[in-house]
Amino acid sequence: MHEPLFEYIEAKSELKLTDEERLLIKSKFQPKRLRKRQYFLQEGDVSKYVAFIVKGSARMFSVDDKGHEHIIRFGLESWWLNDAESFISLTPSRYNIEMLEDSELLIISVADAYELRDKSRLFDLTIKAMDKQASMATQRRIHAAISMTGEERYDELVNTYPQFLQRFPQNMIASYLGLSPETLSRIRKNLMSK
Amino acid sequence: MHEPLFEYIEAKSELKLTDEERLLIKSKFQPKRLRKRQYFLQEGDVSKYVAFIVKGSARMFSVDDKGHEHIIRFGLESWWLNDAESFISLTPSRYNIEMLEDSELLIISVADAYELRDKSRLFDLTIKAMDKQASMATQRRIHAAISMTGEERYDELVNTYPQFLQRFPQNMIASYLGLSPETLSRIRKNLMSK
DNA sequence: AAATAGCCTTGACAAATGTCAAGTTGAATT
DNA sequence: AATTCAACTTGACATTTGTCAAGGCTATTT
Repeated sequence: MHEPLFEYIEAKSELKLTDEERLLIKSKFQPKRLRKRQYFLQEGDVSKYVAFIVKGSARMFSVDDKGHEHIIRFGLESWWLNDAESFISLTPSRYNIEMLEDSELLIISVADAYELRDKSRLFDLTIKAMDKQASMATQRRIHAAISMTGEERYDELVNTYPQFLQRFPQNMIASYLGLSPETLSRIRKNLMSK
Repeated sequence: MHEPLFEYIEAKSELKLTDEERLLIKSKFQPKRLRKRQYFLQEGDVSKYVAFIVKGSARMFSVDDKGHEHIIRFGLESWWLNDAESFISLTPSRYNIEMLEDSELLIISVADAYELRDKSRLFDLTIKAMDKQASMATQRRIHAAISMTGEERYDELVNTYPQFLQRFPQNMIASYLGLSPETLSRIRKNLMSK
């Protein structure tokens, strides 16, 4: 069950885990199964756990005054799930995290995550590498959001995350891009004839 | 000259620097003055340095096909300047970083930054705290960009970064919000009569 | 003091995107 | 097999935002 996490850590840190470290990490990460449509986090709750996705997928989204949902980000195998804002500041979350497929997660508490970073250099290096990757990705996304048209943002998504098209329905892709489902449908129709 | 950086590190890490650490940090961070309109980073260059802003302000922006500029982010006193994407992957930057006022910076190279994180626990803690803060801020910004109208995004900016209105011209605020200067002007006019 | 350049505003119009309603399709459920 | 439901598409129209052009204000430069 924990094997994918070990592989992830060794890949990110570019180092090999010792048996001792494996045991330590295993003792902190607890397996959890969630079925499709179950919630990992609900709006108003405090995000006390981070989850590593072993298998499955999820979306993090907000709901606005008009009841419309806006997808902040998706999660897939070997990605992490949590609301950074709530997790870090321990305040109630404005977001929901819902599984989109039957999923297997490995979850760790806030306190244990800090402790593990202190105790395991490899884990600390892994989180640093993940932070870097995340900051690059979010910078790109902000750039796309403020400077590109809907069509350009869709183009970039097709090139950057082609898996999304296989795993997520089109109306959710639209929400992720900040577009209505109708507009994305028309953009795709338009691209066909090019 | 390095005092604001020391204060920043002690505030973020919630620990006191030893004289030894101060000397180490001082030896790695090199003072640099840039005047208004000078560039800290130009599109196509590789971002090899990070800068801590002691005094002054800056903007990071891209230029699109039509010659329009899009401001990804601003920098003010005790903020950091660099292109995460270029700095981390050592690839040519798509962005420019231009000083908006005469400024005093403390700059550190990629290699020295990694070395310093290894050698100084306080510095490492500081960067972790900064990463956390940055991930919260970018998550909020993405949420705003994909789910709010121009007026709502301006409202949020007024509440979150009121300093921006004092330090940066309105056309740059518009660019930061992903709006044309004309649209922001009309949004403000509209808000006046409410 | 005059000239210049940057910034902001406004109007008229164009383009992009959203909203609402209807209809289709295909998968999931009964 | 029939039913239900979710996802996608399309048309008509509304709203938001962008574009272009002009004019005014202010600070800086000459």
